[in-house]
Amino acid sequence: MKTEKVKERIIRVASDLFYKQGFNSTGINQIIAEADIAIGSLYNHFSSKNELLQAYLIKEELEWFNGFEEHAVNLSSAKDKLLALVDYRKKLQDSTNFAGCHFIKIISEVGESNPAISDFVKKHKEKQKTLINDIVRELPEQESIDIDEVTETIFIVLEGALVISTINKNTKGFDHAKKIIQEIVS
Amino acid sequence: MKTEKVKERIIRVASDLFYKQGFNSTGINQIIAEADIAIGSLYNHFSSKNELLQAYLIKEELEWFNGFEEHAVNLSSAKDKLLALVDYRKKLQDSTNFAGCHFIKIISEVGESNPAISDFVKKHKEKQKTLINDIVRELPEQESIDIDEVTETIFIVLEGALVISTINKNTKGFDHAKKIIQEIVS
DNA sequence: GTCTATAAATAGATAGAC
DNA sequence: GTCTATCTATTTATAGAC
Repeated sequence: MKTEKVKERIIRVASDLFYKQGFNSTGINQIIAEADIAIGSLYNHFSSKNELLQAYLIKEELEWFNGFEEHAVNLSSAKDKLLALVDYRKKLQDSTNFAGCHFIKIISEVGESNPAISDFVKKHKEKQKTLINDIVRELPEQESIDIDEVTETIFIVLEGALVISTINKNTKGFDHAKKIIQEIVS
Repeated sequence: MKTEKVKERIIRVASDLFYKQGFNSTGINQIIAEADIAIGSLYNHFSSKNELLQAYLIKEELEWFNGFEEHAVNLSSAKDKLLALVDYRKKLQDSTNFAGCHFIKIISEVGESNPAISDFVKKHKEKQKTLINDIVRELPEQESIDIDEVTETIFIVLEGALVISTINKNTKGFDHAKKIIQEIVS
């Protein structure tokens, strides 16, 4: 592992705080304190707090997809991959103490006041749906299975399970989501 | 309609702003400006911004359940009521320009930093689930239908559809949710 | 490229007159 | 019960020394 550069440290510290406390509840002063740098250094690397927000979302998206690839690397069947997707999101929730989806969180905070951000989130969720769609296409051919319909169902159920998991601080929603998906792909 | 009192006007103005801009992005000064009152008057009715937040959530919960009752008042069959629930949430999204769920939004902002609020949201979602459960119990008896399982599925699908609707700014998710629920209860 | 000092605006909240 | 004036802290961001 190479040494973490200052810019990377800023993004890491800011990301943790944005995720755990919320974007608006995290001040520049707290970021520089926890990153142990001066404010002038921060503004040398990022021209505004909003630019830091964009770096945060780009990083989280990259880690999300890389994390899933790593999680599902040994699986060959489409069914196993879809169930692994449920497990992956469940695992993420467990390991973050049910802090929820980075992207839903930020949309809830900035809404339409920041079109660049809401656009990024929209595209991110489209990428997630495309990932599901690609796996569904690998399923063994069945009668009465519409690829796009099945994709949409799985996508909706996963988002629903995640939201409920975040509110209830447990993983029951994911267990039920797994049942639903199991019935669809069996 | 009786005259709106000052306290009611404060709650109404604050609610609109909290919902549209977010809680942290809405300042006391903006609230008093749009409510056309002095800051001293606000603090006469509410001892803190957090107290105003609680009044907001209580009001929105009341309106949510009253709104559904009104929306479904003429329906007698359980199936129609469940489909009306989808329509109701779809209608709410349409009429708010896809601003999303008040309760998911506030949880995303305050997270666990405000236990009273996250507790309120948790209980609110339990009430929504109980509403679904009560209707599912009225369904004509069928083999192979587990009331709690069906409740959980409908609950998850509705939450998922709403989140997706908020991100994509359309109602396609609800149309798909309706299909799923229709298959379950037919 | 990192630092300190500071600006300029706004935050939530209080005191006390009327 | 509503008002104005004000307090203190904090916000994001900039200037300029080193």
